[in-house]
Amino acid sequence: MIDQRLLRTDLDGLRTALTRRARPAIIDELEHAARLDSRLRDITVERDECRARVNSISKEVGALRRDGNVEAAEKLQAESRELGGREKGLAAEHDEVSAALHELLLGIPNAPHPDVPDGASDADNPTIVGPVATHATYPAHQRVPHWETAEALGILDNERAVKVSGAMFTMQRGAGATLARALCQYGLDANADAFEEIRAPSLVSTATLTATGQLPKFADDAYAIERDDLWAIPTAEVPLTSIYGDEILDYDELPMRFMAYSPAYRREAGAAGRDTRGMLRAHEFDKVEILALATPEQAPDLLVEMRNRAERAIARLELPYRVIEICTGDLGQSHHRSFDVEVYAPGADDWLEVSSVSWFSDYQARRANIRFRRVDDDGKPLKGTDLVHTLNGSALAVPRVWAAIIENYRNADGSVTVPELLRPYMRGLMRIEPRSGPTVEA
RNA sequence: GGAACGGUGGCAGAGCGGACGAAUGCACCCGCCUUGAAAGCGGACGAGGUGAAAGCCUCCGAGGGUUCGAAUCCCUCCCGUUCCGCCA
Repeated sequence: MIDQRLLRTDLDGLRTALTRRARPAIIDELEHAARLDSRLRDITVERDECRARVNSISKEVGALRRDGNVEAAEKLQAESRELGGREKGLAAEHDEVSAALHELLLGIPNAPHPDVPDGASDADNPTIVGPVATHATYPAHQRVPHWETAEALGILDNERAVKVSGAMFTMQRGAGATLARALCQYGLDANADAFEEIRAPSLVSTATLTATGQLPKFADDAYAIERDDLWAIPTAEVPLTSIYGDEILDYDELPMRFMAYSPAYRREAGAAGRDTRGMLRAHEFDKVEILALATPEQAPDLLVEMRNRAERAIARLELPYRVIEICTGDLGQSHHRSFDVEVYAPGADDWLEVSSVSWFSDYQARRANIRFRRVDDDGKPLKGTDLVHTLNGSALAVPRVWAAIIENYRNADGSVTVPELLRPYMRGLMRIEPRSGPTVEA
């Protein structure tokens, strides 16, 4: 959520920043919010004056009754009753305007960081790092889509996944299942030097899903368990961000760093019929997420560090990749600045997004109410609190890396070499051969 | 799922219709004392909104109600603890 105070202290600045997102409707909402805020303030002042009067009368009544002056007390009570009626009306109006404003504010996206490049859509995202791989540079035996290779090897059985759960669910078998789990373990191990591992709930409350920005605007993208008022998480970012919700952190605890493996559930409401084959897009997938709570001063360096970690995880698997920066027109609702890591899949002939690392400034922290207390030069806590900044990124998104490995490591005979780094996680398996069943090398 | 008891400041815990944003203890912070520390003594000590400031307003799980006035009384909901049931 954007800072409500800015609506009156720096509306022009907000307007300028949000205009860069290239969506005029946002500006209309912003102007509307500013008008509501101004009205709310007038009503609040009037209501509070009313309340102050009632409070002071009540004190007087108490004093008068103790002194036995019943007559004077009753006279004041009558006045207070009248004021009370007026207060009630004003309070109702206040609540109404306040709720409308809050609703509006929840839908207004974060302001992009000044360094975010301008652009209208994902076509304008500049490439920061990486070669330009082309289909033609790959030998024919690598230009086979992973779903064909994997099905032939018996390690992917989406047909039966569909039987069990429906379209856009996947199922890995044998070495394919082991590979998926190995990638999780690899992703965690690669970040264990600096991040605390968390095993968080995968079902969360409405408040928790609102804190990170998925609700209320993107309710259609999430799986809801209505009977129990719970939601299936679309990423571990959701529970991790809210761990310290409604808390005030000590300065020297920051930055706090967490990592988690979790399943991720997405309805993919707008994507029906897209990427339906193989492992490119599914309603449920595994992911390792890294996340930090930081001071505003720490955030920029952390963004770089986390981006490097995401990049290195792919680089060490020796997969062709590139890093792109997300331009203003493609920046997510809650994002202040973002980078994506994409891996090249020669079979699908496509760049697959395998990580998105983002800085949210205080946008999520305001919704989740995560604050910290600054300290002076001697380390003494100062009065007042500030909102933390949140950052997170996928350390490793399993299915697309899985797909990229199957395609990039495919041999001419149709087998797939296991990347060396992953062998310890796969009981030493060096090659996935066309057979299902046990995955221990003879 | 059934029953009982609870939800108050960083923690523990009083308060049960008026002087309560809230006793007291612990923790934390600032002084004094001390070579240093501990102990002791004195002081400060929740968060948010609004205002130049004084001040004013809000918050005792959430929402409603009663009252001139609610942490305190009533209703609804949520959450927790314990016991029983069930269960990996």
